[in-house]
Amino acid sequence: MGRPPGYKYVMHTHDDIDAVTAAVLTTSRLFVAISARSLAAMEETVTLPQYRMLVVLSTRDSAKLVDLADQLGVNPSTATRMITRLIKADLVVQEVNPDNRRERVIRLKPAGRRLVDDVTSHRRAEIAAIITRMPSAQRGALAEALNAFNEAGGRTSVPPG
Amino acid sequence: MGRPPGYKYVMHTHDDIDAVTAAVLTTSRLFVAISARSLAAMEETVTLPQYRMLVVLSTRDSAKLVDLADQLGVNPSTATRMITRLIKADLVVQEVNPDNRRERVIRLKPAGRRLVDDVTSHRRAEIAAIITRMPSAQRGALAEALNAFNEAGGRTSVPPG
DNA sequence: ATGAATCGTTTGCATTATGCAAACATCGCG
DNA sequence: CGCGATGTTTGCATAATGCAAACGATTCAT
Repeated sequence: MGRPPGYKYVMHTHDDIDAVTAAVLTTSRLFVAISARSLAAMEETVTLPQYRMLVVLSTRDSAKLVDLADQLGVNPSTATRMITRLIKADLVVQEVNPDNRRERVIRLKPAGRRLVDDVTSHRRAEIAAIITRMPSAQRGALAEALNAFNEAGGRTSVPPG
Repeated sequence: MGRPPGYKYVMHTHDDIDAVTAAVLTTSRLFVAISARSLAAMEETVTLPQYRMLVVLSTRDSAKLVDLADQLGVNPSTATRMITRLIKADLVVQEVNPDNRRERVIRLKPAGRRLVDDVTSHRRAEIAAIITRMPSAQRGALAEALNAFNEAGGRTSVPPG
């Protein structure tokens, strides 16, 4: 049967997708392990859900409760009570928005920001350590390929350093 | 201080590591988002911790409770009660190990395995979709680079044959 | 401007997840 | 047999979670 000229190329592409998907899934699991280790450092200070709340807060200067709940994918009532505990732990503050007194605006306190920074830098160090163990010739290729992947996945690629 | 001949090379390497680390961190966040979407499909059937338990079980033919707790990083008592609920949901079975009657061996039931498979294939499809959107020239490079990364991150010390 | 829909948060209630410590059951060994 | 180690469960306390209802503040029509 006369195959189209692109036959081999198409097959090759399909194999590529399978191979890359497998590699990506493995990487995904590796990230989970890295996260777990990074988090172990602070598990005594806050719980994991509380930490995730702090992370969301760290990416916004301030936020109202509904938005936080939305970002975390939890019910507003859950967010309310988590914030209550984080206030008690002195990691965040909550104040009424004077422009719209329905809203309560939540903000990280210094201790909260410090905690997030600590975990992030721990994770960053761990990733950097892995990269250091990679053949240096691969590093540029990894950055380039991941940026393409991130782009295709609907995220901004590398932020300006 | 007289700089060693390798100065520029070393600096370049350092920049590489920073750039790659940033890209990896972004990818890590992307994976979290992908996971969240994949999980949304089954949130009505089991809770997230329960799902993670099923995943651990899916990688072993059978397991005793302590091992499961260990893999999940939770207390054995927590694992006990989670298994109790999964049994009630008909997703796993538990039986006494005749060789060592202290141990209770837990195993996935078909419904449990099906659930894990569904979520996994959903995630795999989502990753494949992203890869399809990537420039095809990048795919091979991504697989190669990720394999190197996984290798470097997989085991900190002893690489198996 | 006043009553009604709407937005944003909280509370009540029930269930699950979690850790710690103590109890309990089984095994292996001297 | 008795004792330490291994493996699981239970009691207790707290956190996380969703849903539904209550509540407060705003906005919008009429």
